[in-house]
Amino acid sequence: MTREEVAEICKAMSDVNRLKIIEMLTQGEKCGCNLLEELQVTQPTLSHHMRVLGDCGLVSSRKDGKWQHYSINCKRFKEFKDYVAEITCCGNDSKDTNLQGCCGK
Amino acid sequence: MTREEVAEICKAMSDVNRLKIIEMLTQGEKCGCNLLEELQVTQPTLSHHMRVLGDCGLVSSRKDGKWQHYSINCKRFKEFKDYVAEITCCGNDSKDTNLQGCCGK
DNA sequence: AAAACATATTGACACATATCTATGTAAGAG
DNA sequence: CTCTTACATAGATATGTGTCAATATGTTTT
Repeated sequence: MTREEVAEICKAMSDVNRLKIIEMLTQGEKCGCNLLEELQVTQPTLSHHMRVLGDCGLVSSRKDGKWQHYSINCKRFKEFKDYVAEITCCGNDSKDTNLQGCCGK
Repeated sequence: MTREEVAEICKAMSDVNRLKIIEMLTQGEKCGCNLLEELQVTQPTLSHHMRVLGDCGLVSSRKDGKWQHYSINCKRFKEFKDYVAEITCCGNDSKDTNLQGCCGK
């Protein structure tokens, strides 16, 4: 995963409503109308957010009649997690308390 | 960590230059002038980026004479990782190939 | 066919942001 | 004290973004 892709994913995750959507999809596939019930936005705004989440690859969609079902793309998400996991402070030898829970120190 | 804080961190990580800075800090503490050498931006622009990274808590700084030393705040970063780690597709029972590397399936 | 429902698209607007130039501040070197 | 170096701040500008109202598209129901 390139740095540009990571940046795009982070941008998609930088909105509170989209984070809420991602959290809801953690519980399983949901259609737009289900998501809309839980968010204080209009339908076009939700549609915009789903496009952003889809464009960066975090969310997949499946059409079923008039419903659009959304789910987390776990493979893509794992690639993102792998990038994040490599960010540590292990090269840092400062003496403060930043190191808790990191690098085995 | 609140959803708002996660969104703020993601926004900070949604810029390619800032991601590059974070990657550099993974190798250890660095001063602004070191970072400036590796980026194609002016000094005020770097200063702006360091402020964004500091405001969301991802990066700590330490002043030493005329130098400002930056390092990753590992404690804060771990909180972010913990949030990201909880996002899965485990509640998803779709039959596609999204599940690779996730949920032990 | 007509009505109702789920979703997408368009256009507008207020606000945020990445970047630069110019300038200020603070610390060390001569 | 003056000059240089490292960094921050202010102001300007172009571009991006979250939101909504209005409208369009496609699907199911009546």
